[in-house]
Amino acid sequence: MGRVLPEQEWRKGPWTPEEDKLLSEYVSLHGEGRWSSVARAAGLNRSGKSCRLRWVNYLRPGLKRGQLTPQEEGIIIELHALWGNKWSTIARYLPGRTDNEIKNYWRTHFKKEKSSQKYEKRKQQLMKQREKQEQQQLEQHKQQPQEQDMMENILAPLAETSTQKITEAQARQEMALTYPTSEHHYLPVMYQDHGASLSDTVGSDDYGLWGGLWNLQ
DNA sequence: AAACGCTCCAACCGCTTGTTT
DNA sequence: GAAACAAGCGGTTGGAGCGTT
Repeated sequence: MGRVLPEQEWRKGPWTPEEDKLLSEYVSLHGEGRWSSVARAAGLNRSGKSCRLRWVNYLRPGLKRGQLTPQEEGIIIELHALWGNKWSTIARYLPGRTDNEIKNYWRTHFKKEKSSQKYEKRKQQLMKQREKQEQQQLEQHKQQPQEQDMMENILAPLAETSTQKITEAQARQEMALTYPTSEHHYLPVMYQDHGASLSDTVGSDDYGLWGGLWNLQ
């Protein structure tokens, strides 16, 4: 490993289109990682940290632009209730969104006392919806005993922990035990193709939004 | 028209954790 | 095992843009 380069005056502040182009071209050719060498090799007078941040938050392919949808907002609320300020963890469940984006959104919308009332209200809606869903699932379960294992191993433990914080490790462990393959993630229903349009869910009663996370794929 | 407040967002900072030598 | 470094994370800051007064 290369050692001790003298402190260098890195460029700071907003990125120029030229810098973006250099970084994008370099990363698409050589891949991510080794950010400090990326900075040098790409001819950028930027710190590795700055390069990584620019790539992750702005240049990386597949990033979504624009406002978060109500579904995404619901997921953020729910995951924040579970994990607190684990922004990068939360971001993993929102494809195309960055931790920075989520963090900014949270601070703007829910951090302030005034807004936290909105948060609490939505959280309560969410809980009610989930109770309702679980009730429905239990009834289905009576008719479909083969789903018993899933109910016992996944939904019940999650339900028990819904009012207290659980760790990501615990949640992942639950999922890993039941769904050992990589295809099965603890993923909000919004990413499933069930044919419902946005307008179907964003109605006068937006209950439909809040149960999404508890649907498993 | 100017001042002000608010939201959004890019970017930096400091710290922690993981990896390499 | 220790030290140095890289990468990642959460907190914070500052500026642009916009609406309101």
